[in-house]
Amino acid sequence: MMNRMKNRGSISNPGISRETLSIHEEEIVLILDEMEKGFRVDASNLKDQKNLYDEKLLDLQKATEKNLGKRLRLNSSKELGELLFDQLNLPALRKTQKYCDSVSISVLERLLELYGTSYLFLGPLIEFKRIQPISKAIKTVFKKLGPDSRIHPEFNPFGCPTGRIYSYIQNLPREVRTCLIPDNEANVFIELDWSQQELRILAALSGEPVFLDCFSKGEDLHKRVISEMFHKPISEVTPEERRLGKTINFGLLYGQEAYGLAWNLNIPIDKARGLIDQYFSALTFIKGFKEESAERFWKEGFAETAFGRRTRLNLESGNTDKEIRRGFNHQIQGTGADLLRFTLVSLNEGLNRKMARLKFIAHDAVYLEALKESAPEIGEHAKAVMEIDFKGVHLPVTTKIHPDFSMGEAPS
DNA sequence: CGTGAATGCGCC
DNA sequence: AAATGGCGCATTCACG
Repeated sequence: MMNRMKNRGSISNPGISRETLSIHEEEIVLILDEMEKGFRVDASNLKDQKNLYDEKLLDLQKATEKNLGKRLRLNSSKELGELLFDQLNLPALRKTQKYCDSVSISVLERLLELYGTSYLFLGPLIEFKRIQPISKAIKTVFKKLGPDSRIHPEFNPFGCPTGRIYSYIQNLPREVRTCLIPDNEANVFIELDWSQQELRILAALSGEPVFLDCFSKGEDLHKRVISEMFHKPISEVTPEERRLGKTINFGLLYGQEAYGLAWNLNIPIDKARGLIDQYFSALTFIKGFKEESAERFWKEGFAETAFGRRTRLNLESGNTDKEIRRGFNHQIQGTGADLLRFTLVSLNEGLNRKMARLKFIAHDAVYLEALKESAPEIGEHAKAVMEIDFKGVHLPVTTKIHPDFSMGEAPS
């Protein structure tokens, strides 16, 4: 334990507000330690799954190469790029960060849409790229299996400037998480999830009346936004329109602009521009908050969460747009991270560890492990702790009880 | 052969 | 010129 405390070190990011964080710093470290006990793994299930996926992958590779008429190293972005853009002369739709032609799944999907009938190998290739990460993730789990047959997350509380706490277990594909199971047969996992945490934080920080009204009435935010943009009743918002609303709402959190929205929705950039205009015309406080934030960043040189966690912004040189986006996101994502930290401490104090154990965290979710019989009651208790008002905005929590770690929602 | 950059995927 | 925030991991590739 002492070793661990030492290894954690102290706050390494000079931009972080020490006053705020030091309140719970040591307790957080102890809680993370506890959670690093990690998960028991259903290894035989995992092995079976891997075999199935590997079989599929082999077939898909064969199908790809058969349709292509030659061998291909599906893993090599370089080789794939040369094939698509040099040999087959397909259009390069996106650049990578280093200005190469991207061959990511999203690019391949567009190519499939455009040229799928002439290039049959695209289908199995995409499928391959989809499935391969699952097999890889399983391999990683096996690699990380300790002598105790468990996998242990390694939480780094100070790694990320926004304050988020990361672990590789957070990004295991859902299919793999099914094989992470409670410590014994009598136990279950309790998942506690803030719904739309970041959008609610944005509502509070911006004071946007549409958001506030929507949340207080318990309406669907994505539909409501469309209703405001297109001046139509919520009941007439189509599912496709709702998806559009969702895309814009989440893009907003990351500072997405017309170019990105156009790519996401597969629409012309003018149209994306129009949609963003409509969005900000309907949600003037959001627009104001964005503008006010940027001005403040320029003046102060840092962005700050609602609880004072700071990140410095480099606005003297380089990509200042990116820095402004980062700052804007920091306010929201970082505030969410603060809330999770506070919650963690409260839960830890309130839980009877004999009955329930803090098991895992994932940014806007907390997982407990408890006896099956006591799970509903413990879930209620934890929900009450987490369900707070933030600057007058209620943060509702959904509770789910699982026999394994395959939590999460179906994509909607 | 190890290392680090670059890419692309996973999750929130 | 870039164009969506945060991270961890595996793989490829260039280099010493």
